[in-house]
Amino acid sequence: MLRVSKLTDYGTVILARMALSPAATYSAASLAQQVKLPTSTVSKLLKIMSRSGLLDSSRGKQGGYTLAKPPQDISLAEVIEVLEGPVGITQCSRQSGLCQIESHCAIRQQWLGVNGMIHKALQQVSLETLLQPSTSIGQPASQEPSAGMEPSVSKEPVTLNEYSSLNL
Amino acid sequence: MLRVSKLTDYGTVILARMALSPAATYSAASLAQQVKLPTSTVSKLLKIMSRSGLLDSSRGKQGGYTLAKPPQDISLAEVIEVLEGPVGITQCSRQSGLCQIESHCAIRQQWLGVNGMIHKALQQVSLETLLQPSTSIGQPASQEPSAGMEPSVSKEPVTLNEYSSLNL
DNA sequence: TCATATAGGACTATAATGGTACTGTATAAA
DNA sequence: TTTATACAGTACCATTATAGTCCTATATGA
Repeated sequence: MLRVSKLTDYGTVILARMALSPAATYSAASLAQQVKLPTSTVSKLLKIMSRSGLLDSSRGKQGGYTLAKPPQDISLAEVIEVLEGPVGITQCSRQSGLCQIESHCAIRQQWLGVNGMIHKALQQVSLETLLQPSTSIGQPASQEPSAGMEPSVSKEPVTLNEYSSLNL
Repeated sequence: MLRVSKLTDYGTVILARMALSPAATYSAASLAQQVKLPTSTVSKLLKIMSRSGLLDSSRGKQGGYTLAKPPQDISLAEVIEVLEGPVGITQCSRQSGLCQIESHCAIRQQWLGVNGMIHKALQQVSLETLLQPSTSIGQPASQEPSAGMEPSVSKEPVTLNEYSSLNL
């Protein structure tokens, strides 16, 4: 139904919490307490994200998890891919050969294009972006951006408000 | 897993087929044959889309389904909403009160913003857009009249290629 | 050593999805 | 009026995906 899984959602909540102190080490238990989710669930997510390189981990006393990269370098696209596989708006966007009508589908390529658009959008929202207090997405920005401008990619922090002015 | 359901996908395939002759009336059986999908499945989809106003229907001999609006006025967002409910990238984007941490979630508003971005993107892709032969979203244009899956591009009015230049 | 904390699976219950079948109703044409 | 056609509505079930939990193993610092 065109949505990320609840666990992915939780994953972003956890990462956003960690991004508040990007260099700190967090145990699964303490994080669970902070985001008010069951420890078992938080632990499961942390393990997956650690395994895939999004987090560093250390065992034993004083152990825990740390962001492997600065918050501005971790995108929603990356988190989603780690927790639920490649972003694919249609089945054939993720893997070809599964859909029975793929070979004569008139609009597969166009769906792939839509997929690319969404993926690109998710790539440009970072953990840092998530923590911005701005909320007025979808409302016209005060300043009209120049048409066809190239957005800053991961170099400059981009707020969601800026996206709302991109006419998408 | 951030994807539309297979049935939604099929729905767009059916609608795109109908959009080739926007004023024509199609029976479920004939459409099923044309898009090479089971009649029962196609019929199910047509009924849903008809009930929700996307299609007009008539019974009896010579009956069938017709697009209720011109192809350029039917967007992917509309089709998705008809077939799987409101676009909600997170659970709380569709309906509030379901997520246990909603009340103290630090990033809910930002997810709502992402949701709005995606929704807006889907609103701007119409059936007409889907039928454009352009395919290489996010890639440089090239011209090719191939029948295969190689990217081909035209300079038609509103193509997905143009979206790919919208910085999303 | 021992308490702590992660690593890696296994497991179960629930929900969503995909696909099909069946009964009912309206309509055009013979 | 009869009949074949085609949509309307809904129920059903098999499969898959998701969410959540639990258990054992391993590493580490005090």
